[in-house]
Amino acid sequence: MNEAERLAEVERNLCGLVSGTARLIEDHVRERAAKLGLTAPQASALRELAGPMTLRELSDRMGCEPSNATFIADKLEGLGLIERHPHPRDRRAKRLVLTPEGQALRERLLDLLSAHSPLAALSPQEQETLRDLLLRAHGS
Amino acid sequence: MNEAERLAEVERNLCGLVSGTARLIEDHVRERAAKLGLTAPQASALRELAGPMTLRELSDRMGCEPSNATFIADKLEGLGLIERHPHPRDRRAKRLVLTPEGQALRERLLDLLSAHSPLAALSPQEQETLRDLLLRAHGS
DNA sequence: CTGCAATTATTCTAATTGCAAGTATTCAAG
DNA sequence: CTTGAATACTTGCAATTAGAATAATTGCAG
Repeated sequence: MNEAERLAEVERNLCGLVSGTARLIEDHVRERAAKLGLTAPQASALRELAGPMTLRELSDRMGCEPSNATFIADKLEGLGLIERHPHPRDRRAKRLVLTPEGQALRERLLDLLSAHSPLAALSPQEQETLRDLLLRAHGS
Repeated sequence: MNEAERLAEVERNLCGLVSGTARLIEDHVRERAAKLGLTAPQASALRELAGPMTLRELSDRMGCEPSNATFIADKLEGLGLIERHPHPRDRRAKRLVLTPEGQALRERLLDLLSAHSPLAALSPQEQETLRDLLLRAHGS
């Protein structure tokens, strides 16, 4: 193995580690979501809905296409967890708001997600270090 | 916002950051792969194929279902980049081996991927710190 | 040696996701 | 005021992915 390949190997391992951690998190979300009868993306959406939010904003936070956010929102609306309200200032947009049932389920979800999270193994300082490193990676 | 929700918020941000970084990496792979006429998962598979490998091992490394690895392997085989050889000891298994064309393309791919990687913004020490933190998260 | 559980790969089906087109609305320039 | 570009959402379609069922093979327990 030459030098270029060795460096690529180190790089690959680290990239794979990040991706693997993301999968770990997603698996964790999926498992907890299942306990509440939700799919992983549904749970992620519910998690992001800390307050009224437009579909575009939700898709940005979830890192998916707007069409996908529409799909997920349809599901959550079908479950009676959210409602589409007209946006007060922009008649194009719709604000997603939690119903009381959605509020309640969201709190149960947050409890489940924070318990035994893959990142809970790290101390608060370590979590801060991790955050700083990842933010710098994003900055480039 | 109560204390539990605040902690969940911190947790959520960090999880989102990890997932966001993973997306950053995937976008990087997708962009570089396109230059070689490959899709992102095809490139990931080619990257993982450092040596002869079973389909199960590939799916494990890629973090996908075996059915998916079969799908990807079909594509790579169709491109003449890999071949399915019978496993010397296990007649159930098949070993994926790179053709000379596959070898050549893989080296070009590794060069492309290591250049301007999202994680290249971090110094070697920082990369090591990041690796240690992520490994600890996996260990839990 | 025999039978049974586990593993490997494949196929098929269903769900998810992204991409492109279409409609309605806003915003800004002239 | 009007026109054109940009934005928000939805819809339809194609491609990707996961999940369950199947078949062949292995390895172990009895």
